[in-house]
Amino acid sequence: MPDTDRKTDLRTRLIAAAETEIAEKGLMGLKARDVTQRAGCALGAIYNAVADLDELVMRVNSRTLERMGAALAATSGAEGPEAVTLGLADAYAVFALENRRLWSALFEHRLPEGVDMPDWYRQEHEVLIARIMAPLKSLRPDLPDDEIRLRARTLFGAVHGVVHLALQGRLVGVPEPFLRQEVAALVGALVLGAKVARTGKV
Amino acid sequence: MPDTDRKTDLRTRLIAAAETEIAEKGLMGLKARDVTQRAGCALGAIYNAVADLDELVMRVNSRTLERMGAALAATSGAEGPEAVTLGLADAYAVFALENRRLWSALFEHRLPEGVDMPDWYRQEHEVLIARIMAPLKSLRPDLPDDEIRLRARTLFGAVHGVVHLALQGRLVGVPEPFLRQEVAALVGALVLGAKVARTGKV
DNA sequence: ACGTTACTTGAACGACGTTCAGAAAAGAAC
DNA sequence: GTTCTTTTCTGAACGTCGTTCAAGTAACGT
Repeated sequence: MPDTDRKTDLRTRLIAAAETEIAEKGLMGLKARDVTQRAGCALGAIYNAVADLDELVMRVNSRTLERMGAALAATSGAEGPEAVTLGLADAYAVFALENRRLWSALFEHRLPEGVDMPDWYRQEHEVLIARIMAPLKSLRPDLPDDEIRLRARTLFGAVHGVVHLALQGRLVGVPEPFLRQEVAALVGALVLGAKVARTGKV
Repeated sequence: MPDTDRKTDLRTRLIAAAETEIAEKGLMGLKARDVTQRAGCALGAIYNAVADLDELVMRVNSRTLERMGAALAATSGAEGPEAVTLGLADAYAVFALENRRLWSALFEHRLPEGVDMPDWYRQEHEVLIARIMAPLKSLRPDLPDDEIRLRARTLFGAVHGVVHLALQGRLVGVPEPFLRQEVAALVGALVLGAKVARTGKV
């Protein structure tokens, strides 16, 4: 297959179009007809580039995850595990605030029941966990890696939950202006908890 | 309006039908035609009982919230604020595990952008927060109510986030068998953090 | 019994994601 | 350049969905 760029080109254009559509109208506002019009191709062309709209969303989410990873990496002015963990959580909150709709799409998107995420998609999420594991490992060098991973997931879940609730003002939302300081308080308490659990003192 | 029961009856039947539909097939599997068939009425009858499908979902969610409130209330074998808080979080995790789809519907449901939740719906959520505020208030009697409410929301968000991630195995999920103990660890650390912040020692 | 109001019905509508037969373009072979 | 083959592209058409509405039916007041 020589000219493989044409197919890839259209794919790239479609993903970019879907990305700006989601950024402007939210995941629910993403329509096949709008995306193809923005990408400058026919309606059916989607299904040459990609299996269906779900995959298109996952490609967009993949890009968002990549940008988020870069944003988290940019915080590594490391002055100790507590500060690193706090920095990661804060960067997560800031990224969510600055990329509301694309960030929301990461979690609002659901594939039909029964079918589960492709591996390439799942793996991209593991990178996030690895980044959290590192500082936790220095906080709790006594724990095995499996348990560190579990704690990293819990920490991520907790921070994500607070940010998630704040950003949609829905249910019981943390008021947005306080979000960063609440995240900081949350992470501070968790890090403190980890230290006390190991050393037995504050 | 004399015979107001007929209208209410249909409403009740529709909400019940929608509830079992969601419990069986998930929120995404809820279809107007299936609900009306199960409720034994015509397709258009939905719009006599309720404004649209979104309201029907909110009515179901309202019932779920009520049941969750009852489940949380059933844990009040109070032996101190730490135990109460832990009991609430654990009951939340257990309720989510035992009511997966209905619990998921509480958070997966989104109304179209711009329109926001009716007040009767929003208020039902505040009850949850009030329940969390009580034990926090005894842990930190030095804080004003506003700040207690903020902490309660953060605590709720954190616990919810961990449970949410675990239950859909999606992204980075806490393995389900460990969920309850991870929630316990999370709440333990947060409660410890609260105590240390006030007393200055462990 | 009749008129009026309220409810109920299901065919029809428009929007959506997806498909597919045919058109168009690109590549290979001469 | 011409022809044949293969790949890509197109947009009308299909099935499903939530929602509407004119027509039908039941309930109530007098």
